[in-house]
Amino acid sequence: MKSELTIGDVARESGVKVPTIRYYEQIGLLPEPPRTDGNRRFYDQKGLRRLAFIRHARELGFEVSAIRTLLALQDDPAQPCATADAIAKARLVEVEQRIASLMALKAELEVMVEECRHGRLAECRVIEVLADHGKCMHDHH
Amino acid sequence: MKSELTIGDVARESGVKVPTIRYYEQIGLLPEPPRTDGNRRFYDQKGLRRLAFIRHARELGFEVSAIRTLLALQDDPAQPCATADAIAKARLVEVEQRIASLMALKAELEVMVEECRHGRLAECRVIEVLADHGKCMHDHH
DNA sequence: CTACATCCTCTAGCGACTAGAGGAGCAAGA
DNA sequence: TCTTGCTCCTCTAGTCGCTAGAGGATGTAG
Repeated sequence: MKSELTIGDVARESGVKVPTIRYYEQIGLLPEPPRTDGNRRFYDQKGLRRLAFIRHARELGFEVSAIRTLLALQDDPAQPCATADAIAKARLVEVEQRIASLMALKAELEVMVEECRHGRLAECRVIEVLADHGKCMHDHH
Repeated sequence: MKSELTIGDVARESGVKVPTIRYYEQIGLLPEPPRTDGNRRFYDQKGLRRLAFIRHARELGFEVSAIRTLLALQDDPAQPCATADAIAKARLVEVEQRIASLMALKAELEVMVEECRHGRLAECRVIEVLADHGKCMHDHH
């Protein structure tokens, strides 16, 4: 396990692209790492773990501002986890809503695609349904 | 049914905000409408329908470039609808993938929230799971 | 006639990156 | 040693789909 990781190394190991890592540093999500004589950033395992944390949270759809809060909580573990819990719960509600609306949407797209019998556009359901919301089966949006 | 609609009228009737309508015009999604003597845009039922089409398509998650294509097809109904069909199908695939990943994510968030027993952050699952992707039950992302 | 709502244009900002220019550093092979 | 080619650096600007605000003109109701 190398102890001096280049930005490319942490990019590979974390799955976050190099410019994105620099961007995270710029917006203060990652601390400025030390540099080599040749002015190159280098990271240790702690830096890598922090980046992995950020990546995972982004994958879960947490916004950068929420991640900022989570990171602050992580840095100060004397606090009760109610805040972290609240953030996760809020995100869970969002996800559930998004799933529900995507399911309705999926049904609508399926109807559209199903009914398009490769005829002429004049009777194409895709265009028709898009043109007239009233033709939707679902009143979700 | 009024035949001369102001931008505010079409905004109300279509549910698209006024600045957004002007934005759509700017990017060429809507044609430049005629103006009154006082330099105000006015629309007819056709303009309103086109806007409703765009709104519905955006709600279904179609990108502006896809809508551009759909509108072009709509304007020239002599074409086969295979293209419109393909666009809708591609969007359907995207939606299905997004649903699958959100479901996995929901499960993960539920585990996090469930296991957080309002203790101290030191053993908070929210932080812990985010910090270590290996603790996830699902290998979806 | 006076408020006040609505309209106009224009520029700039949002989030979360991504792309590209232009240059320096570094490691490996000929 | 030289050169090739990869990675790194900083910086600015672009992406998408809007949204906000400034500063001013026009239209309408009381």
